[in-house]
Amino acid sequence: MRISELARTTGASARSLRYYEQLGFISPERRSNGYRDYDESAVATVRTIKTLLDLGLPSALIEQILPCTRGKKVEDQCPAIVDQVVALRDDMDSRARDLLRTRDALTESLTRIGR
DNA sequence: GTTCTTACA
DNA sequence: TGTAAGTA
Repeated sequence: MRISELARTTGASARSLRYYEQLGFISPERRSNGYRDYDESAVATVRTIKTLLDLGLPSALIEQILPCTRGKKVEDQCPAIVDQVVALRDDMDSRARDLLRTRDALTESLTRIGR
């Protein structure tokens, strides 16, 4: 299928689809006229990409996860992925604490000037 | 008319 | 990411 159709069925813009290709997430064939030609599997792949991106996973990690999404459980095919997700979660925790600390310091300062 | 690449906001 | 420009 052409890019507009894949865009319609996945909800991703044609712009994003080309970007995903740049990142190496998808590799569509090319028609004689130069148009990209996506196979049915691209639909599922793009949906996975969108989901992972929404979850905030870095593209570098998504790149490693995609090849493991063929079967059912990613953790069965690529155990190493789990460790990276745990690391990501812990990092999020760390950043959240820092943000909270900064927010409290800000509130403290603001309180002193009556705001 | 649709898509492509490149580039700018 | 969206959009504009100039093509094929």
